[in-house]
Amino acid sequence: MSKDRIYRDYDFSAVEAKWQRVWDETGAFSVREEPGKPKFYLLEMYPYPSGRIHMGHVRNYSIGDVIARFKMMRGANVLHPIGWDALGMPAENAAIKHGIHPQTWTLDNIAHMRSQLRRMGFAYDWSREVNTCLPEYYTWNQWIFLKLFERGQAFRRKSWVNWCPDCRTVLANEQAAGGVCWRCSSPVEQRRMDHWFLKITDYAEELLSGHGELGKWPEHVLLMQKNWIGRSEGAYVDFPVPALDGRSIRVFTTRIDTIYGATFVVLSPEHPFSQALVGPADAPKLQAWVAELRAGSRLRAGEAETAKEGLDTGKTAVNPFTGEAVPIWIANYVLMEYGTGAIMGVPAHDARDFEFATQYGLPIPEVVVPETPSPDRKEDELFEGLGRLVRSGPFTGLASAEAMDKMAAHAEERGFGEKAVTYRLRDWGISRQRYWGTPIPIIHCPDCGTVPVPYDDLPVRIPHEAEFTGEAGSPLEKIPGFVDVACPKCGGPARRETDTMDTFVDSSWYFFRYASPAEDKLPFAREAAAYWMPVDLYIGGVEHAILHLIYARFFTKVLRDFGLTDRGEPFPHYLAQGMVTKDGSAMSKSKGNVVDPDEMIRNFGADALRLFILFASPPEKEFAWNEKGIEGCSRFLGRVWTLFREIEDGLSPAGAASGAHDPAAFARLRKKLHQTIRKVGEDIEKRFHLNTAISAIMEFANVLRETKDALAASAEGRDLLRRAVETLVLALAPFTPHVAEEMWGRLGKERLVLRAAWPSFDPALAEEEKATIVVEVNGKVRDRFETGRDASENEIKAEALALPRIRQLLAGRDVRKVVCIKNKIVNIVV
RNA sequence: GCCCAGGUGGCGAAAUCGGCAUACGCACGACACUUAAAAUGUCGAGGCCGCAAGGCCGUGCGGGUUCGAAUCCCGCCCUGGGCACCA
Repeated sequence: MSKDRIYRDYDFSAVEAKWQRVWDETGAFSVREEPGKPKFYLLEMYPYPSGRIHMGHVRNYSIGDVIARFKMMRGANVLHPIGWDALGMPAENAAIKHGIHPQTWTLDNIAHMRSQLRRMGFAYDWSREVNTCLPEYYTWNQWIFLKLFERGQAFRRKSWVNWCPDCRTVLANEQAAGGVCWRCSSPVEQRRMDHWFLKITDYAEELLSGHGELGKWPEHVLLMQKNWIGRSEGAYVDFPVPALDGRSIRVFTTRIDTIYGATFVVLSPEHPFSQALVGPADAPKLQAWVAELRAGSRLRAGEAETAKEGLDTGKTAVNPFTGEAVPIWIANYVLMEYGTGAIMGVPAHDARDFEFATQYGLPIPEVVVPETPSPDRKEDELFEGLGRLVRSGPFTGLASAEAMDKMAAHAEERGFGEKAVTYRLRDWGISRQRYWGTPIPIIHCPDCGTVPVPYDDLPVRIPHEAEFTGEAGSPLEKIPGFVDVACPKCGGPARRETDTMDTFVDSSWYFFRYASPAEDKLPFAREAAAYWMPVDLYIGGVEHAILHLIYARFFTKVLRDFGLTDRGEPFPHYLAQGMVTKDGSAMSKSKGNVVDPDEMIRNFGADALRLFILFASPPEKEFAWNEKGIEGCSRFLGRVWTLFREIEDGLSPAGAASGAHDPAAFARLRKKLHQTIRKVGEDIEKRFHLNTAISAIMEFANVLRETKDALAASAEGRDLLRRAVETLVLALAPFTPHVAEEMWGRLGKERLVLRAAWPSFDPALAEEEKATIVVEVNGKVRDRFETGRDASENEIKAEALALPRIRQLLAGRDVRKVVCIKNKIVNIVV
């Protein structure tokens, strides 16, 4: 039999299945609270059960799995759970299209995806699996909702909301950012309807200040949240309107210091005063304008700003600082949904007002000048910076910052204004007009009004029998058995709320549920959460920066205020994982560039797939799929296996170790061994740079292969070889757990490799005993030499100057300066 | 337009604190094994000039600081992402 046949005996399908079975049967990843043992809660964003896992999941979960297994080997009590974000529209769309019940569709998908995840060998505690579409889970959505309702933090209001015509439901602001639906990218419309909101704005300030605790989040994610929350400090000022019997237009401004330059007031077309202020001739025009704005005025990403258009009402308002009457305009550039829906126009110091005033010939008086005026600045030029006040009555001469304080105080004293902070963040609209979501536990009674479902009546179950036609309206409305109920208060006939909750409600607290998934008195057990929370490391895609990641922070604060937890922040450490792309764009069905993980597992095995997806780029960066790459990783595992078997065979004849080994090879391998343990551990734990950790393991395997033949002859050499092989297996264990278990077993170990301790290294043995000194002349590398480590600067200088090549180069030139850095470099300047 | 991240061989990438640029891998080439191919193994390889020794150039572009810059500073270009009338 030829040599390569002997060693080509690794059947990854069989081996992987075998160890998955062992882990499963022994409940290898089930954990309990163990006070006294350091805990580590590692979480990856749970998947939506769309049918099959995709490469994004494989990447996300492979990164997490390496860290989970590494932490286990380091002795931590690791909670690493998984579950299903199982409510949502695709299930309902499948029902409309293929006539499958959403529940059947969802549960089938989960069963399939669960088996896919098992085949990847991920170290999950399956006993804690959470499934949000089961009443055992969503009843707690309802419980939390009722608590919020009691506190006035869940409320119903008729308002303009974002409507996605394609999804036929309302969207929260976060889900309609840029004027398009987050799910299907259709332009959203504005509709006026009854809608349930959660009062996230109560927490606006804390969501912002909490960023102080999120030092281990990527900067840009915090920035996105900060921009989304959009805090701005300023003041309200009232401009009385004689034509409205002295009622006032309240404006919000961040630049009250420029108010002496306010030469007009602008209302949003939707402002409540707009109707009253336009003459009968212009009234229809205004109405048409409003309708147009509502149909689709929101800018879509990439589109230019719409041209400014204004309408002079002919009425005036009084600037309370100057006492002068200024014209009131209505214009399309003023948003009703921010501030008060009205602004003061200060054209000299605001680019938008400047543009508007120029267009309509309004005066542009300058009231703030730069502290250090540049010589080429013209008087009528726009100046938006802070400066010093001119032509501002008693405030003339003040610096902007000081003027803002004094002027706001002045307005407050006189009763026509006050300091104010506004936020861009809006309350979270959670009503969805769809079937496959958590029913909002409310009953509408003609006599008692809006009545909460009593806690004892929870859960309000999603009725199984429903018709999925795709027609307008929620399927729930057409189910009499669901809609018609008795009022819990008066017992009279009443109507059940048919809106269901946004599925982002589910994901806002699922990480608490994992701590005690079977708890049936509360959403989760306080003690279990106190032990496990917070999540020590959260990993997932950055597309949720202002969606899930802000809602989850909000819910955590709410649950804290309910007294269920002490934690205010759920995820002190968030690792934003990069996208998976192929041929330059994100993998998607519509692009037709999807790579199926199942096929890769079949062809190369889960270990090779895991290794490749981690090796090709660091976690936070984009990962470009490349067919050849996985072949390379598969080959590497083949080489490791061959190497392992060769050493195993070489070590087996017991009495053969009577000769001598090569001391150079011995030193080289021993040093590499200690260096590898150090590097792999640091790369995983400190930087999450799994790609460089893997390359270090590859280097180690290469050195092992190169030195093994020179070591097998002596007992000492064989000890080192054995130690090296064990280290190789331990280092691979977090990355390629199946092949590692297989080799570990063959090394005669009785416990699983995942129970083995991460190896330790000797820092002294990891140090290079020699240093290569680079010799530069005028900054150019000319020669190099080896010397003992930590040779003094004088020693290396002398040695460098004595090198024949250097002496030749320096002949006839004056040495002006010699820079020596220990263990590194000698630079000779001539 | 504003904000953020990035730009290094043919490709994915590395260089962790200002000190050998291109580790590790892919693709490529030569060789060995083979009747042959595949697989596997060994060796090579930034570009240009040169038989070679060696020299010059080189981390998007231009400048600067420094004995020394992929790394720090200034300006610009390009790519990706976010926000986009937020008063």
